Amino acid sequence: MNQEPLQKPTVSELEILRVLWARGPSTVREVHEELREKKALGYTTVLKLLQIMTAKGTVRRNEEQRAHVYEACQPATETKRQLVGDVLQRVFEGSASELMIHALEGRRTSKKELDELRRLLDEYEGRSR
Amino acid sequence: MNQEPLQKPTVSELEILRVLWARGPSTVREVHEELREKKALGYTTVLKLLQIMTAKGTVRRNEEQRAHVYEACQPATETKRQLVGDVLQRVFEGSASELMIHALEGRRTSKKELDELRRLLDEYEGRSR
DNA sequence: GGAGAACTACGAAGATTTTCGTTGACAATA
DNA sequence: TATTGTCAACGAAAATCTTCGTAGTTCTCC
Repeated sequence: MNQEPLQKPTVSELEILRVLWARGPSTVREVHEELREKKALGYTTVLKLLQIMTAKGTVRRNEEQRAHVYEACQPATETKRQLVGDVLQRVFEGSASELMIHALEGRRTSKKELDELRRLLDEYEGRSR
Repeated sequence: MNQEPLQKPTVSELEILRVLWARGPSTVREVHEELREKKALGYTTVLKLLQIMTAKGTVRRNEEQRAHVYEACQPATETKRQLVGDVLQRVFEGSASELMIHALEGRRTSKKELDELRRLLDEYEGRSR
């Protein structure tokens, strides 16, 4: 019933994952309070989502306490890679440069970030050789 | 009824947009034949999608011929920017470097593409000053 | 001018996602 | 221990997205 790691999170699921990534293992209440700052959402909505995600194997939970504690199964990095990889394929036919062009366009990017990007390229090149 | 440019295309709609971007203005039949190479899809499914997209203002059509000719309203670049911008916000909190890291990870990127990426950064920096 | 092919329009079934209300269990406390 | 608050489970409504069948129109060509 539990398929392996890959099941792309839906939009709502991602919102929850982001909270779990930022906070670490959390109860429904904690996730709910965090999310509520951005968006009106009922408590049971968050609970249901977490239950669905548990069924899908996206998160797991510790039931030792009455308030179950949820955490992501995959490290954030893995899921992010998957999400960006998906866009890379579906929108840019796998071209990282194309992705980059459109990510930079229509957006102010600081000198600092540009330097950081250059550093990444150097690092990547050094590593993969 | 027609909202302004912004209405994020769904997954299926994007598939169709990609065909329109590649082929330019096309009839339902043309889009269908093109898509069919990748995926089994009924003719009327494509037609329906295009009708929905017309209603949303994603595409417009020329009805002069019996077989209407559809084309994207927005240039590909605009829609791509929107799509990547969406991921940038929802997944990476707006950080282009984070996006980049995960785009490069778990993927072989050629020297050529890395150089192209550097060129893009220089170009962007030059332009935005 | 009638048969068949090519099209559009429409409605609707199915699948997936999002959102909650209700119920019943458990816990803290007055 | 009766009341009130917290929690998980469940079912299901509502919203979206995907897919296609059917019907009716127009065109082609024998």
